[in-house]
Amino acid sequence: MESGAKPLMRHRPTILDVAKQAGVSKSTVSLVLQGNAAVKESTRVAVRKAMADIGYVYNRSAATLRSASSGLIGLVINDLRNPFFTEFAALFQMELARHGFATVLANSDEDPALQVQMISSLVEHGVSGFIISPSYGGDEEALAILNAAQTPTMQVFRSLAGPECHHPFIAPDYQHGSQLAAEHLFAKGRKQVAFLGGLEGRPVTEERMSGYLQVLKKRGDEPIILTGQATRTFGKETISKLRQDHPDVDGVICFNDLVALGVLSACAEEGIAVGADLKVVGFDDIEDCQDSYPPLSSISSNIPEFAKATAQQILGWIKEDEKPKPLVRSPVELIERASSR
Amino acid sequence: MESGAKPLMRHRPTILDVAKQAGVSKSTVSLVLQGNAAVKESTRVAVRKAMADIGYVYNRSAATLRSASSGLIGLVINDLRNPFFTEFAALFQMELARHGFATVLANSDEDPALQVQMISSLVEHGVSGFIISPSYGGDEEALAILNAAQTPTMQVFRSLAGPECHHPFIAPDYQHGSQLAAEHLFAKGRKQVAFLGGLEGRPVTEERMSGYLQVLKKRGDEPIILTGQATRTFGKETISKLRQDHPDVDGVICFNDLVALGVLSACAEEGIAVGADLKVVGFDDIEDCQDSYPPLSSISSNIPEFAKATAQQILGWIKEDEKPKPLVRSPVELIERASSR
DNA sequence: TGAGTGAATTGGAACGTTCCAGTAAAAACA
DNA sequence: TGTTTTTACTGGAACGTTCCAATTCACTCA
Repeated sequence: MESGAKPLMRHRPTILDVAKQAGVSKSTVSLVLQGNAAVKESTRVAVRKAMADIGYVYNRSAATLRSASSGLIGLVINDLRNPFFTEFAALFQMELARHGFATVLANSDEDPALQVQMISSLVEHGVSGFIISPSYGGDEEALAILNAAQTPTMQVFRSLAGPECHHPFIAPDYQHGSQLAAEHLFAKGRKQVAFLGGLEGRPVTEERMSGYLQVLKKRGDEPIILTGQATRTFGKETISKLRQDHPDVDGVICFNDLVALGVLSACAEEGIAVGADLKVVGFDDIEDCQDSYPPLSSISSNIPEFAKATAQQILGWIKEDEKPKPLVRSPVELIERASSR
Repeated sequence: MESGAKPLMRHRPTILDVAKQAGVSKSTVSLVLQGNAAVKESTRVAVRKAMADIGYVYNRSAATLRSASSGLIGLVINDLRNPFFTEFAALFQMELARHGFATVLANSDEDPALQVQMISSLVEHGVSGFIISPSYGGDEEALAILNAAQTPTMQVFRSLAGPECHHPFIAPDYQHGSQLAAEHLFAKGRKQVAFLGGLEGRPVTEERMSGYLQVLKKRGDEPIILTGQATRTFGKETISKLRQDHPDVDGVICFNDLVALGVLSACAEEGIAVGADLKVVGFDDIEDCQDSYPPLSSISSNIPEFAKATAQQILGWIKEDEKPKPLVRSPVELIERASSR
């Protein structure tokens, strides 16, 4: 029972309103929205103008429902508080935005149960693709959901384990990285090099250790390894224990930069001259490495490139249906700074 | 013209399939999904079982289209690489997830143009709420979009400027923070205290400076201020300049922890004894403060509490239509560590 | 027994897009 | 000139939910 013309409309304008305003059909408006080339330039302009005039906002939910593609990518990260992952997340998000995709972020916080919850939620939201750096544990359940969703899924940095896991995996060549680090330290005249940090038994730890082990084996040396949490605190607390048990250690490779920065800070405290008495190399080359004292040598995975490559691969998969290679190892590089010079 | 029963269905199951399986109507299934109390326990169980049996996945796009509520919250952050913001983002995301909301993340990277693009994209996705820590500049355009969207919007840490800006603003009490820092340093016997870092003319800088200025004024001292980027590098490069121009400075308040950590690292390099020769206090109390050398005193905004409070306020606004107070200053606290002890 | 009540369930109409098959007009060709 | 091809556009039917008004059913009570 609408009485007369209402100057103010109650609902958000839809393509129907735009169509009326521009004097075309809703289908034409839809074509304009999709950038279809079959639309004459003049009508395209008219439609765009009509949109601007009435303040039209595209409703993606409707589009998603109809077209079954959401323009959303789910990013599940095991530890968002680690600057390494944050940097990746930020760069990845920006690269996606450049291609018109939005990023839904989820921090699984190393908790498998939370991880399952996050993945389910993202599936419900109809994400067009998944990037996941998994938390360890509960792999089967996570995989079951991911497989059922039939959504393009890529694993980064870490990989879920299981016979049902066919999702492409892209990660820096950690093994080569630790090999570089070990060779570098010995080239600098080190006699005894230890490896510090990383939880035992985890794939990443194994990989980051393997290059080191390889080099030591070739030299006929006994490896010195102290595993543990990949945190600053671990690095800080463990260095004295290391020096006590192995007083001749003059070189350290750390599982990641956080551990290495912890070591640096402990050395500053105890008056150990990093770079001279003890040379230190970290892993990941996070921003802090440049400004620590002394600046920290690190194995860089070139995160900007890595993030960009990952974004392009998932987009290629989604848009052109080009499934990425099952396993890619991206190159790493030793960034030499004062801590090992 | 379906011929016989198909054992495998081509499409994802919908509530209709669930309804058939459970022997109820789609409406009942919908009620179960919404947790409506009017559904008998026995049917609720039956429906849940049917869902599990056929592998039903909720389609939020459809729900969003119909109900105009997406369960998505947009989080727009000016600099995701700053660990302070990252910590907030991670905690905020987890708190939301606990209430069934997903977080769409966008890094505006201090770029107003990017910020506008991000906000538009989020509006299209129908986010039910916005949390924004704005990049400076281009405020009018961003505000225009936000206002047009009529979506609950809260500003955190920073605020957009403009007569059209009525969005609630919640931020730590920075002024009180710098006052605490200044009082603390003088209580520790400091004679000359300087303020370091923060871009000139920005509201956050003004606020983080004002408590310091206030204390100096009361003492009748001349303020010593060096503004600039809020980065480690700035802190590192500026400390020597400061000591040169003002050799008697024995206390420093830094715009944020990054600047302070830069200072610490420069002091380590130059052999200045932090804690004795020079006492340093930072701002934000990021995780790194605990493990730096020496551990860094800092003004804590209690980010876990802050993130939780923000999440609850935006949810309250969305669910119960309780608009938060226009301006909230959350309490801050001085965390005293060795750098000022 | 019949009316009245409340609890539990239901079918149909939305929501705003995209997709599809089709049409009208213009252009190209024989 | 008539036929085909091409170009630009169109109307209706989906997509999978939620919402609403309506209906059924089992009770209670006079």
